[in-house]
Amino acid sequence: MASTGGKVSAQPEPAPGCSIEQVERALGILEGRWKLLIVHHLLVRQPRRFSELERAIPRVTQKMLVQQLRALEADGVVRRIVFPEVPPHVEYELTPAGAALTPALTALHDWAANACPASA
Amino acid sequence: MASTGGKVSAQPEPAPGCSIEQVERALGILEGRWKLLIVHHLLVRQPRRFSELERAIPRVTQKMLVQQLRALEADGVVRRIVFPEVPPHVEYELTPAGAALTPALTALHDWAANACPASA
DNA sequence: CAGCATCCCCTTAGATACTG
DNA sequence: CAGTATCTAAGGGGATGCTG
Repeated sequence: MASTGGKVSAQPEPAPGCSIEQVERALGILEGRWKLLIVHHLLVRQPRRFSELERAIPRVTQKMLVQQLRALEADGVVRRIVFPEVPPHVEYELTPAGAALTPALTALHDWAANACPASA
Repeated sequence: MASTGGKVSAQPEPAPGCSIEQVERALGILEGRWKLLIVHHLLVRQPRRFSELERAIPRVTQKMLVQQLRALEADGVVRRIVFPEVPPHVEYELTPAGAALTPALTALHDWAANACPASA
């Protein structure tokens, strides 16, 4: 519904309580301290093995990484590919829905680099 | 559509490991169940009184709203304007940094409406 | 390698009551 | 109206150890 009001300046009422529900659901999916970071790293390079993600996000614990990854998988953002080998080999990649987060992540990244108050 | 370009395909290297720090800081600022929702509502209409925000986000408690608002204020995303009157009158508006979140919010909103798996 | 299980702590967030 | 104060329950998240 980004097209409803077009711009988001000082319009009277572009969209009061319309798709707030959707936004909330989307935020719910992306909620969590590591989710966006995981998606970010998968956007940077895909697919990634579990241990690669672990290394990419040093401060995350295995437990959290597994947990958030499962949540993202359950929400259809990430796909888990298991290679039936020994030793175990698992790769993660984004679903089309996950890849569609690119503009959002890019915009966020842009904000972080340019407008974010903590970018100093 | 997203204002960022709409290229969702296979980007080789949007941003390797460069400003991950910045992204993390930005995510930290926006972290929390209500922050993005608050910013969203302020983007829709500005300024807003405390009670307006309360009504716009029914499931938030006063405590949480105050808390998240303060955090956003401390992070330079939101500005708090107090009118020295009786009864008390406080308005909230976005700082330029906060307003700069528009593209990100729009992209997120777009994702929520179109690509988010839970948008069905 | 990729995970699961367990223990435990500390923060978060909800409800409620009170105030300038 | 716009908060503050307090109490409490829930669970997020860390550390460690074990397994297929």
